[in-house]
Amino acid sequence: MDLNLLKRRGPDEWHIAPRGKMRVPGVIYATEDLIHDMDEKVYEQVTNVATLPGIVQASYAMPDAHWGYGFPIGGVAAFDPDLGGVVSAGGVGFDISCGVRLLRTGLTVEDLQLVKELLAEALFHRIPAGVGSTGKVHLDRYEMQAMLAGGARWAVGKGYGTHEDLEFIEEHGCMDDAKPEHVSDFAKKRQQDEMGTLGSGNHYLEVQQVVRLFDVETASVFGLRAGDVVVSIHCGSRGLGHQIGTEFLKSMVTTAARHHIELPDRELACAPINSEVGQEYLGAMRAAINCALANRQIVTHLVRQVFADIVPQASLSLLYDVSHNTCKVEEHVMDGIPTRLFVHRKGATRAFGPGHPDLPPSLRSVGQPVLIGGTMGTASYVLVGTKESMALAYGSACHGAGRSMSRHQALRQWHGRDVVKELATRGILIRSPSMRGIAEEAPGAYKDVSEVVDAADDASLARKVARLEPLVCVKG
DNA sequence: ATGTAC
Repeated sequence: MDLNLLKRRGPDEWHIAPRGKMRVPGVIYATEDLIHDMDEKVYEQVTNVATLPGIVQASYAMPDAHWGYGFPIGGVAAFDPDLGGVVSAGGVGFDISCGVRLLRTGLTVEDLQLVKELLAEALFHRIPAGVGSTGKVHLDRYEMQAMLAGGARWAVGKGYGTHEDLEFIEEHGCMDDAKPEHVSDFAKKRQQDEMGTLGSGNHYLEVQQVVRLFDVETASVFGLRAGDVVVSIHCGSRGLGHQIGTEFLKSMVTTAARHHIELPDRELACAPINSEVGQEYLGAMRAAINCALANRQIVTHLVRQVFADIVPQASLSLLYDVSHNTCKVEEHVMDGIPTRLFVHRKGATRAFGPGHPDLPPSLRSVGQPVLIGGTMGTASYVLVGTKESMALAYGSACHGAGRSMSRHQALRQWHGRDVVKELATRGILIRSPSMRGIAEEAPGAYKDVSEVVDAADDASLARKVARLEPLVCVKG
């Protein structure tokens, strides 16, 4: 990206002054190097989002931002319904409520020494991964309805995981105001055999070791010590979320003119929050959030079964589950006045600071765990929400490394088999149904996750707590 | 992300 397009406001904060039809400025959080390498499309998309009705404060991009559908991935934007604010399917993303959860295992790296290979095989065989993967959970119409209304709470009721888990999931495991009746029969049909599966793309299940602590005190509250083994699960709402996104995107395109919304880009299709389409989308999207929460809850149950078989002394407890593709109603202080906003986070993690009432009591004093997934060959990070973050981008941070290369480019540059071999020499075991997927997801196709995380930390979006490195990765 | 293009 051309640095001349931006005005530097701080070491990691860049502004785009409103011009043309922009209603608010654009703000990108990144280091100079990250900005330099960032796709020019991010600039274009951040400014496009700034033109949408009812947007408040600014159109934001996180340090991992890259080109997405309409909105950038790594984008955050909030809309005020009382100012004609909109909700946008492309502002949430197709994989609704895609997210990461992190489990402690009570094990150290030494405990896995002899069983790592066995564990990799067992996880690969027990947790379905890949395009169109299906699992052993099959939902009839009644159960589908219950799942879409109940989320992880429904899953726990069915015997997947524990009530204690629910406390450490956003929304306590169940998104209120989900409207399963606004999810099409086709979307439900696509999902009926896909519960408890990872899917494809950047989704994974990873066994990781804690290699470094940056904030020992917070790490201790999170129950993390150097040398600990943890498990990260990254997946979303599978076919159901994608189908909802596709269908509502279409209806938002066709109703835009009726709502007097001018779109600089068809991909920004949106509807007023206070409109029929807007309300139906919100209801369906919340049902998809529940689908993703239930999905990660079932995968967790499967992972626990595998660990119980292979390392019975393990005890898997949930640190936190956080989504990074959502639109949520939140109260934020605008010019000193608490205001109800519809916050879109697309490829951006919620990062609420200490004291936030939505956090579980045991974490409230330190802040929300912010889970940032790397690539299969690089580190992941645990951060914590900051007080400052709430006034920056509504308490949001980056969600991962962010792609720096298209899938197509990556396919030309790498062979999946070579990537797996190279990682094996570094003690990282990769298991995947798709060697093509591995090539597309090669670590080299991503930005440097440490640089991205440092930028988020420097900008006070969130603060670094622990660095994790992969041991075993089941890749979708 | 995705029954990997509409």
